[in-house]
Amino acid sequence: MYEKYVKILKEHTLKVTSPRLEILRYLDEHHTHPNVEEIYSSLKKKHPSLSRTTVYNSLEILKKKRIIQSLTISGSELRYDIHEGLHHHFICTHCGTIFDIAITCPNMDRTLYGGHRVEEVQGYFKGICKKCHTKEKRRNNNG
Amino acid sequence: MYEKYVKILKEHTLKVTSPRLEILRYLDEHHTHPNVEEIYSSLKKKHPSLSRTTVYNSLEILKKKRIIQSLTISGSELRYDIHEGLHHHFICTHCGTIFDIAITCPNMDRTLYGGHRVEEVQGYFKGICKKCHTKEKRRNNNG
DNA sequence: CTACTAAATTGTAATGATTACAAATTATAA
DNA sequence: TTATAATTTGTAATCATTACAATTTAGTAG
Repeated sequence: MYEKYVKILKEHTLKVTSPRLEILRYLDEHHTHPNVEEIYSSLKKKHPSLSRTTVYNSLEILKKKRIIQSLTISGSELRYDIHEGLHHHFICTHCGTIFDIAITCPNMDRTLYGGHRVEEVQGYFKGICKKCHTKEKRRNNNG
Repeated sequence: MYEKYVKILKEHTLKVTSPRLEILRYLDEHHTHPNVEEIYSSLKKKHPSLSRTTVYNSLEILKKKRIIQSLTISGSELRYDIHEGLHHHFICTHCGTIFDIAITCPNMDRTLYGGHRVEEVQGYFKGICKKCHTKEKRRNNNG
């Protein structure tokens, strides 16, 4: 069940602990770009002893090892994502949903720009998603 | 002195107030992508009655009118920028400096993606700037 | 120029995400 | 099995931002 995540942790010389395994699994199974609170409250159900601080700590170290990435797209809270292949993100400023954007981009793989060392490249698209936009139109027509 | 900013406000049907003029001027003269605190404490010197809340409110409305934009690049605070021509941004995770990135990008002008309405496109590059990187190397050599 | 009104400004109090920190626990290696 | 450094935990800060009510003011109509 967890061998996959044990392997990832060991490959990165991280101690194998229950919170780390659970968090990795959660992110692997939920590609919803959850925030800390969502991860915490979901895992807390099965592991009542889990501490919110541990979730913060674990995410931090997983990020440092580049196993996951954090998105600053929302502006009010970090959202987390298992790191698998570069892609861009869209956030709906109405409902908060974030989803992956599959467009090619010539600047995605940059590791250098004008002598500066680039470690992360993030493309954010912000706007109103189809669903919210449709609802909005319907409301206007009926009102 | 402020005619330029008065004009901008009037063109967007915004009331012309001292805080708005000062904030616009500040952003026009400081392309450093400041956060709220920097703007506030700088303007507070000349206008002691200025309230931090007013800075938040004014930035909000200027953003809504698309006169300025907010950057979520840092992850802990919003950074502000006069909106003039699309460009990407680099942030040094070591010293916090943000600067403009002048690269062309085919996805910058998108207003639609898969039925979703795109209102902002932001390209963020995160890493270590040249200056910090050089300092780091020097420290390692001497230590 | 004056008076009116909606909008903007102000200050304080709350909120929410994140970090600091110290004590208890635990994964790993000897 | 033991030692120990790392991790986890809970609580208490901190920091950016928002809520809100009272005061002031910009713009407009008379």
